[in-house]
Amino acid sequence: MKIGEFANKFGLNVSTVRYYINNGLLIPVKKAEQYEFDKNCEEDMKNILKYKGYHFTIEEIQLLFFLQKTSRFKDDVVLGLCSDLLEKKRKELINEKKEMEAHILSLENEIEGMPKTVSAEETKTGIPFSFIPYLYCPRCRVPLKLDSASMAEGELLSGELWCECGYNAGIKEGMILCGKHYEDTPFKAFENIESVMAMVDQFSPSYRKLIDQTNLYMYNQIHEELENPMVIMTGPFTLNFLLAYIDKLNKKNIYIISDPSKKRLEKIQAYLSEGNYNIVYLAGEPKDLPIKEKTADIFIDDYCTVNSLFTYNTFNTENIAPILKSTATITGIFSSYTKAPKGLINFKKIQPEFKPEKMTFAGLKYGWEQGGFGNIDKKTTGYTSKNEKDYPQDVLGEQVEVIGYKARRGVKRR
Amino acid sequence: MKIGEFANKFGLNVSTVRYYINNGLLIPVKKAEQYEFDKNCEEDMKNILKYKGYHFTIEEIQLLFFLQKTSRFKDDVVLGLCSDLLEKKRKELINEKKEMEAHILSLENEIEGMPKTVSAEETKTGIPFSFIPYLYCPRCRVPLKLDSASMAEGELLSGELWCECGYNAGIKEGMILCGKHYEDTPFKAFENIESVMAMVDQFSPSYRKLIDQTNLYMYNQIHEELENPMVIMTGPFTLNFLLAYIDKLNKKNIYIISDPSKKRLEKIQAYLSEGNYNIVYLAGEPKDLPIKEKTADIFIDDYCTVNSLFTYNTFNTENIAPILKSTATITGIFSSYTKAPKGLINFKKIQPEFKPEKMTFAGLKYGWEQGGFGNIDKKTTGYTSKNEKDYPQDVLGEQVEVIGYKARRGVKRR
DNA sequence: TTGCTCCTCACGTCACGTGAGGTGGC
DNA sequence: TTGCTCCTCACGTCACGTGAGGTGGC
Repeated sequence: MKIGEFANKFGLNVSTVRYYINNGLLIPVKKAEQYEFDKNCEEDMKNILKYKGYHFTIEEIQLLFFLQKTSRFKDDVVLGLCSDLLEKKRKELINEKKEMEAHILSLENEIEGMPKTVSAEETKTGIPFSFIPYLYCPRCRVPLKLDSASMAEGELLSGELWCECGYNAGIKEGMILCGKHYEDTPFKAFENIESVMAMVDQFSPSYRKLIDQTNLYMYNQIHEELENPMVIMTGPFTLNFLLAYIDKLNKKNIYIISDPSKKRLEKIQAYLSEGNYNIVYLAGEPKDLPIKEKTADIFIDDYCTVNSLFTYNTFNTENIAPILKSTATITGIFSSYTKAPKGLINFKKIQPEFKPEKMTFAGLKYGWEQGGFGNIDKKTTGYTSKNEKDYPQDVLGEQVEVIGYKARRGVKRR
Repeated sequence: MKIGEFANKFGLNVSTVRYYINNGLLIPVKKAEQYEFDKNCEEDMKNILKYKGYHFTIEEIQLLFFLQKTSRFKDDVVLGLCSDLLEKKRKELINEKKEMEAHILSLENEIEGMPKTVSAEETKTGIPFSFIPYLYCPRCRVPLKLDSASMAEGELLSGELWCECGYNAGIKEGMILCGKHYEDTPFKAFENIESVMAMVDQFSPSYRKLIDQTNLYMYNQIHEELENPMVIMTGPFTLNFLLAYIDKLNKKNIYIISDPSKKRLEKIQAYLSEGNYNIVYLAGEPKDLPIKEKTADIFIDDYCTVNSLFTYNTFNTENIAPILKSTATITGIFSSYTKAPKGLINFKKIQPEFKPEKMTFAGLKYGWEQGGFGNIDKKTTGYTSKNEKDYPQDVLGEQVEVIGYKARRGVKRR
């Protein structure tokens, strides 16, 4: 019998059989440079599988085979060693079995205790009362007036914001709906784009790991400054960062979360509804946000792929910069193709107006510099593997660099 | 809490904790270039250990953590994925448990079925009747006479061999005791030298593996020639080869096994007592063996360390060569130091008369050439690891080359 | 001749462990 | 200052799996 048939007979990979040959567990005879497997080999193979079932290592099986084949227990010392080995494994196996039984029980309890379906309790939170003074007309740069306000526990749930120039915005269910906003995301490239599932469905595990590490980097950039409560502005798609780190940040921070799509914002609102965070949800375009200049202490942004990089096709730095204080810190994550951007070309086929040459880290940096934030530190977290597809539009052999960065006003000192 | 204390708390290696950090399962904050572990890390660590108990891979735990931490099951899709993962593992675990139970049962049966002690049944075999014509006076080169012979089933169990010149040798319990032989091994360097346990106790597993592979090489050198029954002469210490391969060779072969020590021969006799092989046991010195010239078709030898290389301090080729037919094949195994022979120097301390510079493969080759066997093929099976001690007298950093060789009469043709 | 299996050898994988070389706090 | 722990980075380990490049039988 040749190696293919032999491996097949035992449901093994040919390379496994070769491994056993190379380790002296199987001794097929070589005929014309090919191994020939006989009855003895089959017996040996059955014993290998048996001993592997007993959780013996290859080296231990080598020893057992040596003892059994060459000695046939002719020696009391040999017999003793052999039975000691078996006895020891028996005890180990029984212990492993007991542990496994305990784990199964614990696992079954855990499954039992899981919620069968997500409760639809929508404990909407409103606009923090303390933020009202920062609501400014985006055209006239004066405070907005508030009518028909309904409040609960110091939070604004609904009302009408207006300016004498004619600008107005409604507050409904704790969300500010600006003049120009959309019901749904205007740029829909992928199905699950607003869910955390996107990261599970569409990103490779190694890419997710890089994102996690970069989120930690971002947290480290801002956590030192969190002694006093801050106003934190976030770009779209920072949901994953917020969900991971909002509990570690100061409870009294105020978060401004804006997105053109009302539906996306509602999703985020649902995810963040527990925990009683002070969040201002703004449904509106970045160039039209009713916030006073120099309000935010920190800006957090997320330019990972399958999100704003591809869907919004712009950095919006010119709209964000005026809202940031002069002492503000910016930190963010950025994913950038380093090798053969065929994936970007594929993406252009779906989204023809997308300009990959514009959406580079250099482009983002230029944007922040134009906004006055020239003091930029960039840190590469890592590169994705060239043998994995990290995004749906990816091509094998391509590679993505995942970057964390922070920026301040001024020019970087050396 | 710093990393050392944290790892200790969970009974883990620091490198394991680092591995989890690098894979984003633990997120300690960095303070002054050192990780700081808090309550959250402890919770995460408990969950890692829990999930590892459920046999989740690191990548799966990453996914679970991501789903749980960032989503908190806010999504029915996410909740479904999470419970699917747990449910799948539950089924896998239960299957594994069932398999393990079957393996434990089988293992217990195997332990039950093992002999408690080695049966002392000494089914001694005698000298094959057909070999009597080859018993020659080592001095006069004439056939020996036989007196007081007692036979059973065509085998000679006892008797007296003598020559008119005065040479005589006794046959007792199927063994020929030549004029000059020893009760025990004259050169005792190690305790277990005659037992197969020596290979287990004193050789590293990787060295044993090389020996196994070289034994296979030797078998391949001779198995083609085994259509007709042969007379096979073996050097001392070939017991391991014989035990592994005697069943694959022609059942009608006659084996001549000689050793100066009667006790060693008795041990070998006990090991080979099953199987009814035709074996001539000769207790005597190589230069004094009562065998006719040009009798043996094959000579098998074993110059592995912890055996004749060290204990007999000579190759004996000049005594063996005359006994071999002109068409005879020689095959053997030879272990040779390739790096810094401190081990040999150590051995010289125990065995002062030992000459390492003489006991090289070149020396063995020269010996066979002197005996007319100049057609020699050498094949290196492999080298031992420099980080392992292969023999008791070994020193770290040393390396041994394990060689298989075959030889025929004449000079090698190219 | 073609297709299939076979061969060796090098390198990859997973979940760590080990060890070199170096910094920083107590 | 010394000893201890800590850091990163490279490489090792175990039991295979994968893939390149090549040979040989049916």
